[in-house]
Amino acid sequence: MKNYRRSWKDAVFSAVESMAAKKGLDTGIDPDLVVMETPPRPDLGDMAVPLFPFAKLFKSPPAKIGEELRAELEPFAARRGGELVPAGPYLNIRLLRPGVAGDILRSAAAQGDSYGRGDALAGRKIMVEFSSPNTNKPLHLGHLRNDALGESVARILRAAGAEVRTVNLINDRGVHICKSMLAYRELGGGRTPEDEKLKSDHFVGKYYVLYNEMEKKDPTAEERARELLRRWELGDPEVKALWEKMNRWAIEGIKDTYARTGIHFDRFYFESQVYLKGREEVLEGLARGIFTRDADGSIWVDLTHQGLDRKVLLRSDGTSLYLTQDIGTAISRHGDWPFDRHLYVVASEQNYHFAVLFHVLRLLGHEWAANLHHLSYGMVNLPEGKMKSREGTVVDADDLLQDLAEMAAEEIRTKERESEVGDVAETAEKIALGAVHYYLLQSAPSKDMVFNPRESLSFTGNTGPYLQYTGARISSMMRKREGMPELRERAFRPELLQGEEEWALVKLIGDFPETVEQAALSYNPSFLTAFLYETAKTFSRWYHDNPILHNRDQDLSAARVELSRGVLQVLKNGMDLLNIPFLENM
RNA sequence: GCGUCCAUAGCUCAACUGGAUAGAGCAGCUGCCUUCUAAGCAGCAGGCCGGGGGUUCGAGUCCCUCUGGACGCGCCA
Repeated sequence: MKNYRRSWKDAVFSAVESMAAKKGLDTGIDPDLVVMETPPRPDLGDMAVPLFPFAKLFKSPPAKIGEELRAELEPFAARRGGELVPAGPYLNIRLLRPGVAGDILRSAAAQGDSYGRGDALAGRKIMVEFSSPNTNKPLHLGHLRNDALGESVARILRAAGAEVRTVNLINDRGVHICKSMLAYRELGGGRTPEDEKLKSDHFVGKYYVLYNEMEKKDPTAEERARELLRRWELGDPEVKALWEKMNRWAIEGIKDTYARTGIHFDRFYFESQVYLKGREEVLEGLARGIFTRDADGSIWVDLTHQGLDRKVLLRSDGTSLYLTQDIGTAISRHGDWPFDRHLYVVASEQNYHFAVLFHVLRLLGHEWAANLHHLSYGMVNLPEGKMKSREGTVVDADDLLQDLAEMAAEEIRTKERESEVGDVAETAEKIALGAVHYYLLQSAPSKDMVFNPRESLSFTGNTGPYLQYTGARISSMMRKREGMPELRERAFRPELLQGEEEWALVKLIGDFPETVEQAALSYNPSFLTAFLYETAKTFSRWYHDNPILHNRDQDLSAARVELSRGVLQVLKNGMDLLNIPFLENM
């Protein structure tokens, strides 16, 4: 549809220009005054041009402008086979359906799995950092939102033509890491995850919880953890060995969860290896007079003019902070791989941190700092409020997926679909993933969301499994078609797709590439979730009362099969961008 | 105290980035399986878009203000 919209928009614009010329008005008209919209009801037309801006420009009523514009556009419309329908203050355009349907469906079929890909971001190198877990506990629901968003945005950016590199900065260093180490050292008795039959990151997390209990009873615990950190920084072999062992457990477990959820990183960075960079950058900034040093030796940046604060960049003892590290990693990453854009997928609680970081990098003279972007996303809350590890209300990622997979498996059994589905456990797992990813991506990233463990992840209605189900039904239909040779031989006759719903589906299929581009440019997968839901809904409605394979008119069947194939391709490609597994059967 | 963000149906979210009569799902009530998967389809009911003011031909969307909420303003990460 995009090419249609664009060419009509151009035509409308030149029509307006020539109207202006005829009236002896200034022809320097802003092309943005031409807005191509979709009418609220399909019977009004396929595209709509609001005439208010021109009414103002030409100082005459919108309806009159509509008539003039229509006269001006008529030759173009005649050539393209479109129909112009003035509707009060709007000029609506009705496309010639068979031609457009043929174009769109043939193009979707020809492009197959790459249908929807575009070149809006061609040649752009975009780095996407996401997940960035701590190695003292397993992933929880908040990470799942981060991962879902990061992975999906990366896939969408690639589809829009960008060269994307996904990176993960593992936070494997600091007091919080030493806390689980301390508890393990004092209470673990040398046991291993295998001994306790625990997933290795859960095993580490258990000791983090034990530490917190320990700290409540024993105020010196924190000091002992700090002591461990000091010894770690000095390279104490015993502490290093312990750290390596527990980190391996944590990271192995976390990587299992990534594999399970279809999350991929092109590169891992480890905080323990990069935390010292940034120090020199700060010292150099000090030498150049960009930063100042206080009497106690600490180094500061003054951002009060930017509406931020004075911030410490280096402690009085010369050690670096979180911010210092991020300065260093940004600079070295840009050195490694000179990106055109760097997205940090990090929760909104760190808005302030990134505002400061970007300003500091700009102050240091890095023009590319203007290309850093904090893709801030809202918190995932429970109906009772915030998740709190101390109150044990944190929803663990693995446990949640496990519960959902069991629910899905139960559903398969009650529907008696075991034999069609084949591997019940695998299908159930994919349904669980589809449900979680869809849920986490359906609302705009910036907004906080409420997650109700009991109700939020139903498998009916506006959900991931609904998309999967629609895909599975079409797939099943396509398999049946394979056994109907007389139908397969029919040529595609788009003019047979005459129903309103059929036309609506054609337009949706045609709009898919544009939706992908919109999601890419705004870093917002929720445009795609909404779009795919509408596509699946429109299909289901049509499918319900229009026989596809079983028509007396085989040509009609063939045309409907072609339309269904287009819907299937859009669902499949779109679900892939959202990291929702496609199912041939469910 | 200061800063940023948010407030739409009982609940969870949309609304083409300022356009025509604000839409879905869940929950509730009603129908539809000897026909391509009922995880589906159709219907009923549910709204002062937090309050007030402004800008505009036009505001859920932009500005101001009030109310209520989230997050932040650590030599923590």
